[in-house]
Amino acid sequence: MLEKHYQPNEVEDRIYQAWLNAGAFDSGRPERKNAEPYCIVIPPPNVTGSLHMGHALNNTLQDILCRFERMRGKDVLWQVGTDHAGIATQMVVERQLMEKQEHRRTLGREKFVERVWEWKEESGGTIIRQLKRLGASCDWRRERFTMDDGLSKAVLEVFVTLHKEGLIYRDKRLVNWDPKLLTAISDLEVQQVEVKGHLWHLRYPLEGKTFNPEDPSTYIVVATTRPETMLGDTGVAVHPDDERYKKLVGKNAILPLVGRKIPIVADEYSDPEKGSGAVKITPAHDFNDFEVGRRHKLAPINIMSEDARIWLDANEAFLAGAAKGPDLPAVLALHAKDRFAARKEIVAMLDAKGMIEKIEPNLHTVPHGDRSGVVLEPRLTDQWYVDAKKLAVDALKAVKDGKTIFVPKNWEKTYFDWLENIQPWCVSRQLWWGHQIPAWYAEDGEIFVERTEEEAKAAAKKHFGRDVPLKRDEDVLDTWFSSALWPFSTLGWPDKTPELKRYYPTQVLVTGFDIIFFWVARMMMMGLHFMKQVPFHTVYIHALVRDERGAKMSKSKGNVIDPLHLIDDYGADALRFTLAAMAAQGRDIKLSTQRVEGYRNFATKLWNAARFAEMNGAARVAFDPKSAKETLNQWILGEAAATAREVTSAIEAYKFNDAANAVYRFVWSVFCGWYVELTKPVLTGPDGAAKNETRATAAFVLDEILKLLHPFMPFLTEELWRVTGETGPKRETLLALSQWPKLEGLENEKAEAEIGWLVDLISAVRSVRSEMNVPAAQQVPLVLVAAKETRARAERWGDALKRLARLSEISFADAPPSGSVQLLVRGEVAAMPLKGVVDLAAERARLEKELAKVDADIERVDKKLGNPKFVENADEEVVENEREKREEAVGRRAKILEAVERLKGAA
RNA sequence: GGGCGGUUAGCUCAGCUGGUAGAGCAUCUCGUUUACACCGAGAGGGUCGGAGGUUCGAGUCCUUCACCGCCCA
Repeated sequence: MLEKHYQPNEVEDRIYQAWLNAGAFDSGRPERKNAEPYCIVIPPPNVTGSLHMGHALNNTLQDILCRFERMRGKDVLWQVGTDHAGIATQMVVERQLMEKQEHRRTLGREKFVERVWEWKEESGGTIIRQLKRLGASCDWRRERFTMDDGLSKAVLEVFVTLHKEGLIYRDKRLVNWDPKLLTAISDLEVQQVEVKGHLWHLRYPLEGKTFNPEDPSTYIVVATTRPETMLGDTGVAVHPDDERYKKLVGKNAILPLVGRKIPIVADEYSDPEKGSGAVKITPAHDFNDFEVGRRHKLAPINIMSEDARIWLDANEAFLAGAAKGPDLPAVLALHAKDRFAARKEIVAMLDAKGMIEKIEPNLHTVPHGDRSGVVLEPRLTDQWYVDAKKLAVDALKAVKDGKTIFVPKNWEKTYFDWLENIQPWCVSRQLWWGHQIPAWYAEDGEIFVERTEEEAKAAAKKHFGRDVPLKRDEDVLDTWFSSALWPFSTLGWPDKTPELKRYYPTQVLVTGFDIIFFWVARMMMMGLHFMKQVPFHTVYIHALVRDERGAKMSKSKGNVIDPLHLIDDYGADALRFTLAAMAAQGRDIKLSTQRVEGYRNFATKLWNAARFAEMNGAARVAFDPKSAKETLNQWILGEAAATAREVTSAIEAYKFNDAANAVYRFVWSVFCGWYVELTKPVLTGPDGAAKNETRATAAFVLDEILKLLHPFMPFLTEELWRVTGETGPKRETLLALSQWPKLEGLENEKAEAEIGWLVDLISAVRSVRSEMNVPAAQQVPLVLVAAKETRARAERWGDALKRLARLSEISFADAPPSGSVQLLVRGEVAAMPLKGVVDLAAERARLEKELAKVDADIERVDKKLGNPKFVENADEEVVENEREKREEAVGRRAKILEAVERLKGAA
């Protein structure tokens, strides 16, 4: 006998183990050898990560798809794994070292990487374990990690190939430099943060004039938000059309404090509306300035060290142009000072000389590292770049041609915009944890990019004609470089594995919009380039999960809801169902625990329906639903069929919320609300064919419910499948491997007409009882003024009617008795002789209210039908519909009027 | 500045190609009916952000404005 409540925490582990033991999630199961393959690759979570709500949603949706397709008989591979998260992981391990007063540099690269692997083995499995708690049906045997041998081989292959094709190259450019982590990062890892800063207007003396703060003709004013960079200035730019400065173009300014002569150039980059209209040009420390410098041959002078301190000692480029004037010692004293400290000092020095015209408050966006959180510095370095522009061509075309579609479609635009404006992708990182770049340098700087050191040596020998010492590039590749290969590297590429052949291209990628650039676009580029086919046919972009007030969840705001806590409190199924039910396309999810609680109740509801079945002997038997004779059973089977159809097409269309709501409604309102109630008289009545059939039907429909609900609530349904499997025919498989409902041909209009009438009648009586304040405990008689067919129905459903509408007796008459309350059910009158029981004045009021409603209806319809343009233009169907509506309303009106008359007679 | 999305019942949200507004939760009333109070029955509650327009007909299409959110520069 089942308990009254479903206890998720007593069930979930056991059920999950049962799935694993049965190999339920294994791809390539022998009996599915000829089945259609269905593959989803998981967006690999960061190995340092733990499950947050975004993961919970993302993986719930993938699991729904996988379980659904698995039940539809496909050979499903949900490819799981994690990425090595270069920066994040290195930071974690460095922090651990710091606690032991160790540093990676003292440890050395090899030892350090060993430590990272140790950490990974011990702690890297957190999120994987958490995915299991969520119920994810991944093929765990195939779990991959981006640093695995196989995947590393793929990375090597791709890097070397792209290099030989000229699509990867080394270049000296400005990069986004993280002065805390001491590495370059890509554009996408930069967070633009709006910051309240200042705009300093600096006076740069003109060459050949004696600087006089009182005389503007002796200087030019430039505006800057980063005054400390002035040490590296090599020019001043003004707009070519700016009349104020026209005569200065071609002349020189003298860089304050430093004394360097810097030319004034005309360049459109300078915005006459902004600041003073003149800008200082620091090519080594600003992306725009770099371009201006390139156009005007202004040399970049780097004045900062890698950790963003001022660097002047032995800085030849800086010293070359500096005048040995009186200011120089003070300037040189800035060496090794932090950039922000130096800023203050420089501003003070300039101020003392009258070289600051004004300081304005200024709101501007400042680039920050998304991992370190510190202000980034553009830095001139040698890095490796992927020629993304070339790779983007096919990636763009594939989506434009519909080879890959976005759901919802509007995300295409985001994808297009980014790819159309794509910049070279900086893929080298100054880290130790990651795929070390397969490039070897000879002493003269010649580069050999090969798969192995041996091949590099051979290439060098060929080049130089002799053996030369080579040094391998110290840097590693961006983690996203290896992630971009995920859809095929996990399947065994570059080897020609059977899995690769069978499962590539994958079916769908499920992810959040924030990852379109990082991942989707790059997977498209790499997949198309190396596999010649798109990596997936569909990209389903889901919402962001926010807190109940709509704020993005973040640790610093403290509004994070931990999915694992919700699982502890309400069960994984309740959480999953909540996420699915709220996953409407194109809208963020505002999650409230109240909602989760509601779906926990839903789980209990179903649990109790199963309990009811158990208590009433509704056990599984061999049963053909098409053989059902009882109207009620035909009806519920028809409803189940309609629901199955609805759920199926909703999941197919990625409308998870529609699918969830359809099962919810069917289970709670239709099955539990009506079917179970209506079966009670039969199930508690005498034994016989009807009882047997009803028991069989109830068990059958319950089975179908378990199937339909399984993708959403796998634990509960699998447990009930097990329990209900204890009696009756032996279960052939676990629910997870059972067959998705096939209920075609069970719709039954006649059954719908009968049960629909019954439902309407009961609802109408209940409504009147409540409105008339008839005490719940009081049973009242019902008189039906009805046609033969209705009488027969009423006779068939007498017991159920009496029970559910709380009736004392049901009789039939040709006219309603006087003094009775009358209601209309599907065009016929049902009367409740309540004279003396209720206040008939209240009944009159009720009738008048209804009359007013009908009149309004008729009026509205008449207005439409009276409009010749409507009758002319509208679809015939619509017009006909209106006519029917009118007819029905007029009939209703007559009946109500009759009832009013009769009431008068009674009074 | 460019782009995207949102504004529908007290709250959270559905509402496909235009045909008289729905759900869950919350609220109120009633209920010890033999699955379930994590329940059952009933009820109230919306000029669909504002203003124009297209149309016989607009929550749904177009224009515009306002506010909110996100992405990119």
